[in-house]
Amino acid sequence: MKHYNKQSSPRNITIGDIAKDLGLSKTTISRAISGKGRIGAETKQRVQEYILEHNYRPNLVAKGLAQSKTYNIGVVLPADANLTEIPFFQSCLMGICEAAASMDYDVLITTVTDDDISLLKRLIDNQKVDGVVLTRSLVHDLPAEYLKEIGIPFVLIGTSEDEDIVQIDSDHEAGCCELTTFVLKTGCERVALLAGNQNHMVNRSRYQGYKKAFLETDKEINNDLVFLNLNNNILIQKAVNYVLERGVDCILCSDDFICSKVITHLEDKKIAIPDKVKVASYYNSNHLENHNPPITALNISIKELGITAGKHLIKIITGEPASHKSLVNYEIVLKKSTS
Amino acid sequence: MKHYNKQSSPRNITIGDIAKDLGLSKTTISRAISGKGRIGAETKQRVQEYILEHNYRPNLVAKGLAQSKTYNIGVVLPADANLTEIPFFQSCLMGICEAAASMDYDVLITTVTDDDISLLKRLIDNQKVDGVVLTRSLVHDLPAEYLKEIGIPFVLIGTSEDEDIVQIDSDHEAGCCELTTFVLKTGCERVALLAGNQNHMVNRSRYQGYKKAFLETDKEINNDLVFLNLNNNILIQKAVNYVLERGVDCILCSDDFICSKVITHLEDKKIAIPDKVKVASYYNSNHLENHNPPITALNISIKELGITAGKHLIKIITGEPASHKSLVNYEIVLKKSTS
DNA sequence: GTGAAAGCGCTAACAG
DNA sequence: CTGTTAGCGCTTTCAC
Repeated sequence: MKHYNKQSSPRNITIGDIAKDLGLSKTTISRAISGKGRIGAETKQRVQEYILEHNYRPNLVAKGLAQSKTYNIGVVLPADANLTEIPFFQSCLMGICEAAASMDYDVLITTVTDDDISLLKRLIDNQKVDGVVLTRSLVHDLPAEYLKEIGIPFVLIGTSEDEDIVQIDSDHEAGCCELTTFVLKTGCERVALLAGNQNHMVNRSRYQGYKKAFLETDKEINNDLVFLNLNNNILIQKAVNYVLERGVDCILCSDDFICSKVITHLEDKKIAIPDKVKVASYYNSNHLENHNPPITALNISIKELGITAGKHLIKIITGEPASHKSLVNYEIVLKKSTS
Repeated sequence: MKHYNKQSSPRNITIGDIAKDLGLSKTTISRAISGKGRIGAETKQRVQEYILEHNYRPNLVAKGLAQSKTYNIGVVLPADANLTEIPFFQSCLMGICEAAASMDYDVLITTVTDDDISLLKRLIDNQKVDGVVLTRSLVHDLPAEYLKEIGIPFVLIGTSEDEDIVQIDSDHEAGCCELTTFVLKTGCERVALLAGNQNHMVNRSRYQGYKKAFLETDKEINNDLVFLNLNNNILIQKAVNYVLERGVDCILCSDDFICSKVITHLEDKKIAIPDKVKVASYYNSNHLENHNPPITALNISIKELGITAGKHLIKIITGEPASHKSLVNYEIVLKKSTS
């Protein structure tokens, strides 16, 4: 049994203590710290030395109360169990943390499900954050709608059709188009798309990119080889069987999860990649990297996405202008699976 | 370009507003809300109705300032890039969030590396949290040492030799021992251990469990088949080759990462699992679940670990007694890879 | 250039 | 049972 007591450690030094010690007023100390307002160079110097020497740390909670700020940003993570497996959100988070720390903000997290945003509401109601970053966008996006309505600063990692929303994303459509085009140009005629939940904006964008590639290369789209909303392994397996029956040169997967399942099924059926059928993924991850043969995929610096989002949000919070939409780079990594 | 302004929304209603409206004092309102102190049933009723009707939400920051509390707990995540791939920390986090939300706390996160805990220090210095949960334990654990020294409440998800530290973990040693014993009893004579960084407490415990199984079953430990600190793929590959040369019936892997590499190498060498060599992992994950054949492994509810840790920490913060060490269950999932 | 005083929204003695 | 008063630690007018 243990019982800690925070008070046991010596009370933290305050601005008042400094004022007393230095024979100055609290106001002056405050000014020396913030740099705001007129203050004598020498006085400022003295205060700063004192602070350094005594290792003074301002109480951000008090500062926040006085300024109606928290110096916290909230990050909303999806609580869906199966998404826990995706490292995407963790990488995002790392990026956001990095950005926040560099601008002296802290990161508070909360979770939502597709139809329950009560925890997010609680966070806002409790006035614990100055702004929010959303890490996923749905077609009908409850969190975004809610945040927009109450008018709190927020950014979206992902894409939305709502022009009012500040968005950070990679250009999925362009990337998928480019990758698809590459495949088409290597001579593949029958190119399948196995895509996930079309309720997720990102999967819609990928589908758009796929279609665009056919348009731009003047080829007929293989509509009988397109499968959307492949939300579970059984559907994926069925889709794989379908496209194999109908003759397919290359299978494009909208994400790494689908791709890893596809690969497994192909292996089970002893269908060689890329000899019998080529495979590529619109989203890379370590799931695929460990695979043999290596899988061609679209690569995005997810952490960069998080960093950009964090910086953007804090800019908005502090009233600086921020662009409506910003894109981070992607790259196509060609591997043996499409050669 | 956008420019949000939080102030544009009507200022939040305060305890003072309620007091004025109801012709009461702020104290009374405070009491009606907190339930502390004597207060008339009827008055309490009136206040609560008012609150409901006007959707009043107390400002936790102000409350915190008055009580020297933040109602936040900090979660320390390792920033090492390769760890981002491990869903462990995200699952932990989900559990901690769940526990925190249920006790009206919020979760603030920060990151550390093996030798840099400056971000954790910043979090503490800024007085943003009432306590901290550590999600990994090293043999020489900087965060734990730091937190102990400054005397802030914290719990460790993992195991430490320091009796003063409140620990939440599954019984790795027992689990690994059990799994190893099972393998030994299926008739395997030459049982290898391929283990990771011995700087991580968890890997030490696993090694202990492995050794214990031999002791308890009165078998000679296969020291020539034990490889520790397999921190990268090359080392793992070498180890696999070694044990194959020396003759091995079963390869035990200390975690899913090592195991997935081992499997890949075996596949490359066309060595059939379990026919030529059996394989099992001391730590399960989706990396392994998708594999064919399915891999025998130790299963832990990581989210449960997080929930327990969160609840424990908050208990400690609020001064309730909490057990020094609590274990969450594990289970051995037997699959085809050891049959 | 510096300080006094009020206030951010809430809690916590202490009275009555 | 309820109100008064004084803070929590910092910012911010407004004087001097």
